[in-house]
Amino acid sequence: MSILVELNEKIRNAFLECGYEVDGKLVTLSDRPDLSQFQSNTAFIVAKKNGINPVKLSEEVIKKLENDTDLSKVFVAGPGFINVVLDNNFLSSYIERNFSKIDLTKYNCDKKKIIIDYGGPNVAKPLHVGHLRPAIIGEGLKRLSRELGNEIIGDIHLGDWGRQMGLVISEIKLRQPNLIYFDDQYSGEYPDCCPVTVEELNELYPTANCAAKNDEARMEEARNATYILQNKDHKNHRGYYELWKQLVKTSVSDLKKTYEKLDIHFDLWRGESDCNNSIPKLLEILSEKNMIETSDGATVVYVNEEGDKVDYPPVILKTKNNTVGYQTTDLATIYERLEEFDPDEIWYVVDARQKLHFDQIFRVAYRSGMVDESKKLVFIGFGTMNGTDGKPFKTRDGGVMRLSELLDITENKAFEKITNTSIEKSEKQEIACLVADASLKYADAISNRLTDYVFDIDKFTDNNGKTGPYILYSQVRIQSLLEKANVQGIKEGNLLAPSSKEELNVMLEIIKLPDVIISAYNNKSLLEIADFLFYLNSSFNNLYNNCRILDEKNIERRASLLKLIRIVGDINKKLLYIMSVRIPKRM
RNA sequence: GUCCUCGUAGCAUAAUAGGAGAAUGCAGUCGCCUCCUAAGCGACAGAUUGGAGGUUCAAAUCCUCUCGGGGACGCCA
Repeated sequence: MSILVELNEKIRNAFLECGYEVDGKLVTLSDRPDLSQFQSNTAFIVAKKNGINPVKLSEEVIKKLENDTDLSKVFVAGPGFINVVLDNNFLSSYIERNFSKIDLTKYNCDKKKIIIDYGGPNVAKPLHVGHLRPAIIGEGLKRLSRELGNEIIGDIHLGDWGRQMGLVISEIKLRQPNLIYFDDQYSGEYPDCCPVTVEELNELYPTANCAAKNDEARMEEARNATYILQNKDHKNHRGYYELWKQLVKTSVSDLKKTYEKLDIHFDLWRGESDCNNSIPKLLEILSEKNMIETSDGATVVYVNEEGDKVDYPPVILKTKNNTVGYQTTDLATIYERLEEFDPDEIWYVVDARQKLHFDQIFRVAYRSGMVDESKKLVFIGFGTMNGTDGKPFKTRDGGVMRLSELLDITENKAFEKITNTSIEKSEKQEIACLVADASLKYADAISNRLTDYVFDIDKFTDNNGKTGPYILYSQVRIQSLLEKANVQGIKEGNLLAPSSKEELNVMLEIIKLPDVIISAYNNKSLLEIADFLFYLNSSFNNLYNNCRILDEKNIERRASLLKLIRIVGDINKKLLYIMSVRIPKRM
């Protein structure tokens, strides 16, 4: 149970004893830590409602809390704030009871089945810097939800079925027209190897896209190739599909390498193409509801609803070329996910600019009855990572920066900063890899999810402040202390009441954990977790600098301090795991 | 043009139902290693919360207007 919830009950009962029924969030962390630890502003609300003096009411209420031994001080300040300070013995035993083992599942009483759709890389394009955010946020939210006891399935949802594939295929046809895939008379087996390397593949799409934009004939060719691909069973062009399979295979093996390096793991590697068989069913459902119309040769669904301030563009199920785009595949994917998994919620971690698209899709999904009103489709938008010029981060020559290149740059920077001379070069390399990873992930998490942020490598890899390296260093210090204690045979013992303000501050940070976790989960934001990690470790570093832990003369106190920092270490491990940040043994 | 989103110290962010000196980190200035990793800790300084009205005992937060950044708006994804 969270400390705020417990205090909430105390305040609620005190008001009740005075004859006032109050509800909701009655207690918050104090805005004035110099005065108290927690505060309640409830008297203002009650006083206003009943036309009484808030100071008098507060004074009456705190009388009911006078004999509560969990609290050392309860007093009224200013216009009627109720200030609360915990009893030190209560505090340490509270931590002993609730945080000796870190188990987050107990904070979530409404466990759900969730599908989280994140990543969404396009198989025709290499992973670029823009793919970093959805990977970090999605993986973090997935792990957070899972730690809270939900059943959550992460799906990468590859972009593998739209016109980008038609562009690539027609570009290959142009360059290598004699490939067996383009021989519609061919009836034998196709080779199990890809005619292009991943490097070539990464170059094909930008070239083809650029060319087709300036050449309507080539664009038409690409649309045609898309149509053939998508209708693989009806045409004598199975070679297109076979070629496509090879392209996807090549791309996916490359994607896996980069995601692996980031310690990001998808449960499902499905793509837009996987729902192809459900598209007729989707059309049937929408048709039964009389939702389908024709407009300029395209098959569409109008999504405007009464009271709309904006005129929504329609959802285009089929273009006049009879191809399907991501609106159709996203809808068919919802259908398949419900059929196969029956989740309570589906989360979409996607670029904030996709909001309109998902608004449209969700409307169709609910209105058609395909998704029951009780289920939640959730749009989790994010801003982009920009360069210092405010535009999406680019390479020095202005091109799109590959994600792998960004990782290399950050790793080199992290390597330079390792000053510990006792570490060998090969270990240094491993540490740099982890520190770089932490730098990027922490920097992403600490930025507001919805706004854009600037890639600033010096800031991200800084040793001080709200950065990955700072948190890692603190944890490495804790690990080192625990290791030394182990070697010296020092065991942890019962948690004693804090004997210094440094110790007290660490304890006051620890008890915030449940509220931070719940809030992060509700807001679907890693920011609160990253922020909390900073304050927790800052309080630990403060303690570390001011109190000798292993040299503490009082044996019981030493054992207590050891337990306290072990708990901080355990919390660090858990939260860093949620952020998919790995911890080096030393730095 | 319509809609979405964001404007908080030089920069980056916070403020969990409207509440007490608007918090924190970088960067700046100044201190701290005979001692568990100084990749650390402490202190100082820095803000008409874009602007103008309004509601309230109380506004960064709510309402109206206004200025500015970013974004979306039918056959790309």
